[in-house]
Amino acid sequence: MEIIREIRQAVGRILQRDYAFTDETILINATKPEFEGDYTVVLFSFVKALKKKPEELGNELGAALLRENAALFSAFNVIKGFLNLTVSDGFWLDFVYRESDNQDFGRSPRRGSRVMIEYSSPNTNKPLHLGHLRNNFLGWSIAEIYKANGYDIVKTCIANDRGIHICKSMIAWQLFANGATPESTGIKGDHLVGDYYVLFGNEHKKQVAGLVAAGMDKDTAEKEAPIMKAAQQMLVDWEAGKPEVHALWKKMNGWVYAGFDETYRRIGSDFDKTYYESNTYLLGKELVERGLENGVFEKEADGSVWIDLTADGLDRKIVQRKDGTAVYITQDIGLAVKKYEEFHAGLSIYVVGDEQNYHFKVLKLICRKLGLPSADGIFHLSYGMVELPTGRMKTREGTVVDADDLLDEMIAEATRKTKELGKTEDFSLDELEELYRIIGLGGLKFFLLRVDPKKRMVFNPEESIDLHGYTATFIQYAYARIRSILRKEAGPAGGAAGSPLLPLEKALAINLERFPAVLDQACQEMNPSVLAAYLFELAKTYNSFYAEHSVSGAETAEKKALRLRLCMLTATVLRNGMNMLGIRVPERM
RNA sequence: GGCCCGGUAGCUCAGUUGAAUAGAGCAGCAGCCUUCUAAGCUGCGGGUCAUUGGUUUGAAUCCAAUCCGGGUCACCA
Repeated sequence: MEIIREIRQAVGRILQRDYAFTDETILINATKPEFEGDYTVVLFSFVKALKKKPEELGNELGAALLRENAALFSAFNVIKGFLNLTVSDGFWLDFVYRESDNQDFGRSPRRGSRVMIEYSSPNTNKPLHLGHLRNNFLGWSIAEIYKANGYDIVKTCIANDRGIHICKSMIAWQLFANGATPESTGIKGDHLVGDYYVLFGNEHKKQVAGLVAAGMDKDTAEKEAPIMKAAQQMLVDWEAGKPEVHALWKKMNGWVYAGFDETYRRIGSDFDKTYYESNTYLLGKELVERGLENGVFEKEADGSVWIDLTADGLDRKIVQRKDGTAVYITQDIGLAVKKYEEFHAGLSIYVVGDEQNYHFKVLKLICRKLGLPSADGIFHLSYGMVELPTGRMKTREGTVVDADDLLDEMIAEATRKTKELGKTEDFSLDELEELYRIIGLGGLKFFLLRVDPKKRMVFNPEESIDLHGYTATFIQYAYARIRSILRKEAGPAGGAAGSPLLPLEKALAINLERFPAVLDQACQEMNPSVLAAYLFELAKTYNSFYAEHSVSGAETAEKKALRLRLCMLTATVLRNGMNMLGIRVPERM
């Protein structure tokens, strides 16, 4: 059992027996470094109820704990309202000797509960950018964290492969491309299609300016611009199944998927199942029909279909256009049903940016009103946008940070730094390529995952991502140093001695022991940054230990055995923990 | 304007189910490679926790008001 829970139970037992106090909230913290002890019981919360002085209660409680748990505690002291407990060396030694060979330390057994997680959700009209990277890394990592906690995971991706935005690139390609293809231009397919999406925007703007100059008001001009009319017509034609429109659509989407696949392979993103909006929107439209029949939705005179959510504090929301075509939320209703029918997951996580908070609120409410069994399991994991120092990335201003470019830059930076340090002369070319990728990609992933997902974050493209300090490189380096020691040393010999533990040996053991609790917290909060912070803390503690104490040259055989075991367990936790962030660790660097 | 989210060191971020003197990293300064990898270690400086008031033995954390920033309220996705 985890030490904090063990302490909490021991304290709870005594409080209940000696003071008839049964409150569940016993606060236990790690003892601050400036005080003596390992864990601290905060007494304030129950001194009032017990009508005792904190000092008195602390001393009584401390004495009872020591008397009744002689194997667990070795000392205590009371300062103000804080009872500081020192956990005996025996506990930490038992822990290290028990777990040091356990490659699965921290992983929970399977619990037979299925969770779906949807992430990435690209549009097939432009390449992936920095925001998609945060999304992909988050989704992939949360899936791994759930797996470590014993859940069965189904990773899905919804390709937003149809809709007016897709038609815009298609129209622009028809008008301006002269048949250009990825092959004929040498441009990666998703980038090529993205270029025509941008071209559509430029041409549209030009046409609007012309109409406004001719006296039309701006709003009307935006709708009436010929290129916009053409895109709208194309969407109607697409939904009507017009063959040449579908042929073009398939061709261009094919280019985009080939480009995405390349990027996904590079960043290690994968999915158990990819859904396509082009397959789910029809089910959505069926559900709209059904909702009309039982009065959940209402039809306007012009044919558009709405839901009135004003009674729930929201607005009226359109679910189908007057021309009968589906809107964004139509397909999401269909998708929710499809996912549930296929996998019956109790929890279905959607990793989607916080700009869509309202959308998911509405989606869940609509699903409830339609009486869909999938409704309650819908959970929007709302993450903050990645911003530049100047604010949001904007396509129009050309400030979007492209995923492929950024990956190239990170790997180039890792290459430059590695060469500068000159420690890899004996690496083969393949090993070098591998190392550059591990460091470059790891650096980017850690940078994006170390921040609380819910919060907005700033990325400064002027400064390359750091490879020092609170970074993946720091943790990878600690791992490589451990592996270097373990390569040179045979397995740990010697018995369970090693006491008394030196402060840094104990600090390392304390940190290692927290790993399962950290995984549990990261899972419950759906927050990889909890894990990232922990791994950094652990690596930092290890580096201090490493600088202070020799493993190979330990004073006694027992000490050497203990330190080797600490090294083994630290390596396991760093490797497994980093892997759950989607980051690999090198044997040498 | 309605609703939602945020404001902590020069910068990027932890800490927000109330608890000891508010923590990291970067940047800055000073040390440390005859010893398992210096992508490291050790130390120093740096704070009106947006502001004001309130609740409490105790507030960055809870409440109220104000200021500032962002998102959203599309027949875009």
